[in-house]
Amino acid sequence: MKSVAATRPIGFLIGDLARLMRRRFERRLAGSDTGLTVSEARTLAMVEHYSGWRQTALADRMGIEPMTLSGFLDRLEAAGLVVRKPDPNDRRAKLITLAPAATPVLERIHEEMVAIRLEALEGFSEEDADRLYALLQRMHGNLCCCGPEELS
Amino acid sequence: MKSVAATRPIGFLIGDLARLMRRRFERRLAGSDTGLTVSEARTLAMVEHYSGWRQTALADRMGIEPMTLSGFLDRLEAAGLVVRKPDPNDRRAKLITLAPAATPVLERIHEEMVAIRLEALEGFSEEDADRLYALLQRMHGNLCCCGPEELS
DNA sequence: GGCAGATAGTAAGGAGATCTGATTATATGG
DNA sequence: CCATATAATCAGATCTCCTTACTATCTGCC
Repeated sequence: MKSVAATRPIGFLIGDLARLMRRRFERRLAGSDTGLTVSEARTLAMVEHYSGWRQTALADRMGIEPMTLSGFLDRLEAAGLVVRKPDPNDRRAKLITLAPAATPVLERIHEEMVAIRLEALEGFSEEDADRLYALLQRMHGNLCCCGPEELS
Repeated sequence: MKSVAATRPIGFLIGDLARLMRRRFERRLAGSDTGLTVSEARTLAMVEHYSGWRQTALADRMGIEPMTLSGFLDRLEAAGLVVRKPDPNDRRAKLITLAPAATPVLERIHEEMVAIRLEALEGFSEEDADRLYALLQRMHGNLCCCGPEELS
């Protein structure tokens, strides 16, 4: 477990890939007329998947701070794509759901995501893709919690 | 090649991983007294590897715009970690090399990179790590050039 | 019931990475 | 020797994300 590290650090490789994919996704979103940024699109897709969750839970699931999510939701709500409704059980909390106008936008987003996936995994067998995916998720599991918070 | 896409888009997974690793690397760099940001550290590591290259070539290799690199080099040069010397064959160009002061800083950077790699790949066999690395690099090859520049 | 402390959301502000477009100096081909 | 291309940089913008502090509300305990 050292041969690989010498070639190019895994963190930089992942960072490069993220930059490349983000760039493509940005251009595609600009090409569609969604008017969304990458993170807004991601947020919308998360709201679709976790409809009715409160913001804190959603932010946690997304791995970002509640305040960061709040900004994205502000813009999505202003665009009429999501709705914040008060939690009947807790007046502090708001439950996030999709607005009807989100449907066609999400369709475009899904199309673009599929396209990028095809580009990124071109030439991959289904097994390769599955293996890659499994390895990435293991890595995510290693990193997502229990972070180095004792550093501060 | 569709089962995986339904779970979580590969682009967002890569983006999440990049965010997680960047965060850890940031904290570690702050913990060391390098005073560098993640991108500056990456730039320094690239200069180490591609010593004597001109900025355009370096930016190209790093997958960023020359102007972006220029900013990082400004700060690294101000910190006395790299040197810009004029290319004797082309007075427009500058060749980037390490300054002597970079040596201990690079050592710290390498240590932190190794630590992050260990965290990220904890529990991975060497074969898994190699496989992951190979798959990621294939993906990088698919994306790094021939991008969707016809979109604009 | 009523307060102490936790929790949900947000306002304010900032840092970092990255881009685009314009500018200057230099090189190079015809 | 000029037209065009290239190397680096200036100016300015966007996007993502964070920290800190504040308000409203909830919950457990006396």
